[in-house]
Amino acid sequence: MNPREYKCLGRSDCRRCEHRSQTIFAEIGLEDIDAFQAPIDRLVYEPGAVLYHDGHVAQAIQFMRYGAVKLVRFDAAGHQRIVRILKQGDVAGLEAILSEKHQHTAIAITEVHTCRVPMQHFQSFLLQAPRLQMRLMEKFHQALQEVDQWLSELVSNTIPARTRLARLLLRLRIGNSGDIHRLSLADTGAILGLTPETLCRIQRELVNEGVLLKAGKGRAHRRYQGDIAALSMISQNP
Amino acid sequence: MNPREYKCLGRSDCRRCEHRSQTIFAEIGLEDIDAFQAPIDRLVYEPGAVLYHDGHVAQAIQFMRYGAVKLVRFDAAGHQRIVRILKQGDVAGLEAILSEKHQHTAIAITEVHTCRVPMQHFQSFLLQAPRLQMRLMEKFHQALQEVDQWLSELVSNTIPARTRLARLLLRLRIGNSGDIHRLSLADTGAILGLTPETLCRIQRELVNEGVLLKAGKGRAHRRYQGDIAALSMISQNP
DNA sequence: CGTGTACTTGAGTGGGCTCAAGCAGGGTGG
DNA sequence: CCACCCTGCTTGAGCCCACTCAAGTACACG
Repeated sequence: MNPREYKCLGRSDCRRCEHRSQTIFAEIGLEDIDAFQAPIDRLVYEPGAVLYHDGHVAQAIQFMRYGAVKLVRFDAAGHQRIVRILKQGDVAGLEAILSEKHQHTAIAITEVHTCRVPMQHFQSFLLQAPRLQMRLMEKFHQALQEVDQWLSELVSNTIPARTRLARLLLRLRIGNSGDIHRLSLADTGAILGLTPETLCRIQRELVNEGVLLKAGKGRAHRRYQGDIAALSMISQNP
Repeated sequence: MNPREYKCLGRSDCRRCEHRSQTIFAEIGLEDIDAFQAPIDRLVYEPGAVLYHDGHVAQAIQFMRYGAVKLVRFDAAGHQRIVRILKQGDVAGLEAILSEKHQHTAIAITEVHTCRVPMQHFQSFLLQAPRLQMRLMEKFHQALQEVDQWLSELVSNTIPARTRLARLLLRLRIGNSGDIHRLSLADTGAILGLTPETLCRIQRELVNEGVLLKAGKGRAHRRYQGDIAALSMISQNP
């Protein structure tokens, strides 16, 4: 990790953490966490910052407190392919628990807040806490479900690009509102397997039809306001 | 599960199992397995038989002893999409451990042999055996790795179909020989997101170029003999 | 206010789809 | 053992969606 790419806000106090119920530590007693005695730091990343690199030995795992991270792989030609998106509650570096080295590069899309736990400490804690293992297994399970859905709904060449984009947009909704995270064209393309030009044209269509409305200024607040009902219609088009 | 679709060979004797070192029970002591006392049956499926259906409540998990199984999802139009292929050593029904219901339909591609463990027994055993949890986590990890590779190498629209087919064929090698499992055109298409017609044309090219040679008679023995070096070249073409 | 990155727009091409037939081969039943 | 049938494969013609290449534009950030 490049020191210039993140800021450290100092040690976390897990006892006062308002997110603990959403983490894998949810069912672990406070006394056990105290006994853990790991140096857990709170980090902040800027958009575009790298949390870890493909192929590097994993030094730590990080709990997503806020923001969105893309997990990417690069092909021989250097083109990126996004295989997953991490959001609040997910675990960055999960796969490295069982494989030593990272298998993707993790890049912040928005501003990102995490809690970093050194791998050594986490590994030893893991051996002592069966409930923690179950929670981790659930995280793996969630990740599998997400990738399965990507495969079955998002990346089929045989489904029109417009339909697939609608499905992706519905997955990028913020809560239950009509607000939708607006990724860069390149990122959207790296998910759907389309070129930026094609996406630009399709999105222009949707804007012209009134289905999408550009909103939010600045790279930290890019978003669409979307007509969810209309997008749902489009997403069901075979 | 439809009773007509599989044959039961009777109870397994785990103590004499020649595959135990490859299963998730590898590090579990024999005395623990004896104490387990689960009714574990050995099953055989014909090609095309269904191991379990999407959406059904999981009754059991099954350990793959032999053969290949496709995990498929069906879209609204009824078209299948293959999200994973299970081989010897994999666990069928893995995801249902954490979600009650199955999330794919599992269909035998070749003749398939499994050991079936009722879900109830397995769940209770799981709570008592931390090492078993770690082994299961490894299975989840393997599944994630496979799907990640599918996403990054196999399904990109921007990569020519010929290249992607070569990559898939290399993944379907039998051991280290030049022999390659020959899936149906429809199945290959359900993996790569291509139509059978397109695949037929590309495969004809490869046969004409001497890269592939059709071999094996009967649905149980379909295979290609492939020129691995040539396929590797083609698979690297961006 | 300058600079760079990301987005936009156009014209032209081509890869893979669609639709429509014909073919093979192996499994089934007589 | 043979004939049938049915599924899966093959081949062709034509089209269309999305890619490529090439400019030009807007916007965000310093």
